[in-house]
Amino acid sequence: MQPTKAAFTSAPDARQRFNATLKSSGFSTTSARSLVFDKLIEGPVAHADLASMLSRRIDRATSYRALDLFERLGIINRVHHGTTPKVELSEVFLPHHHHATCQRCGKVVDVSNRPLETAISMMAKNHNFLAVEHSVELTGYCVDCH
Amino acid sequence: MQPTKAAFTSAPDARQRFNATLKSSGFSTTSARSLVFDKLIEGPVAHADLASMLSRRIDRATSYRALDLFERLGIINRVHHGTTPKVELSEVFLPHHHHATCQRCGKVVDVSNRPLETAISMMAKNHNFLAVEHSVELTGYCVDCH
DNA sequence: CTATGTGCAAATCTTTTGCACTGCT
DNA sequence: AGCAGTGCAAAAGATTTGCACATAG
Repeated sequence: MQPTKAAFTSAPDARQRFNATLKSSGFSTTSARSLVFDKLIEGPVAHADLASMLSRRIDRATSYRALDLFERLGIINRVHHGTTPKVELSEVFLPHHHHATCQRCGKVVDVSNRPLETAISMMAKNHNFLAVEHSVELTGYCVDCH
Repeated sequence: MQPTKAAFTSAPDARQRFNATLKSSGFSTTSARSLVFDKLIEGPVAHADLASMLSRRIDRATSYRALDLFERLGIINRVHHGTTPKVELSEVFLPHHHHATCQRCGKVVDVSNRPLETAISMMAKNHNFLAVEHSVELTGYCVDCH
């Protein structure tokens, strides 16, 4: 039920990048924001889940505000598995990848492959669309649940 | 601001398929469900928007219940542009495609291309994932907003 | 006629906001 | 002092549920 762990160059590295991103935009690295960031390192989360998991330590409103800020600063991206809006760290922190969600056990595995990226940019070009971002979500069965 | 229109073989055709899908699972084609279906034909909608657009004709709860049912029957898929969960008719009704959302004007254009589909299935295979469905969402600028 | 479907009202959950207080700088 | 950040409580919005009545088949 856990997503595959984030593949940082190193954990403190990510942390440092996080601090730097905040500082360079004039925001401070508060303990609340750090708590949220820590949760995000674990993988994609629904807004509400994140807020409730942290609710003993910080106020729900603070969680939401942190997510808003993080999104504006490009620290996180919105991703969606199924019906709930979720967020995960953006490509600055995670290598570019996509998600495959298992219908049976719910596990989310990160997937990626080069030809896919090429195909996407060609498709965008064909349609005369200037693609800035993209996301690909697979649904099906993981190795264990085949 | 409107999505490109659905490309049915013909409109009554879609309607008929809709009726058939319901009937074959033992559900009836009620006027409420038809209203919801009609809305869906116009393109991707957020649950809440759909509910409120129809709220003069049918109860919100009924809209949500119809969406639940439609999803269980595979009549709709969940799609996401930006932050809000949306739904649109599934591939049985619409040709398989993906979405490109313009960041400036908000227009949603349908995109598709064969190599992309191939790349996706190859990627799934590489990762030993049995892909049942997938969705691709692009964000960027449409022809008019380049 | 009988099960299914719907409306209504209330409950629940999620997200947003205003305001006052805390803590930096 | 002055402003960013937070908690708290209330408001607003979205979704779900129980129950009694309406309706399709």
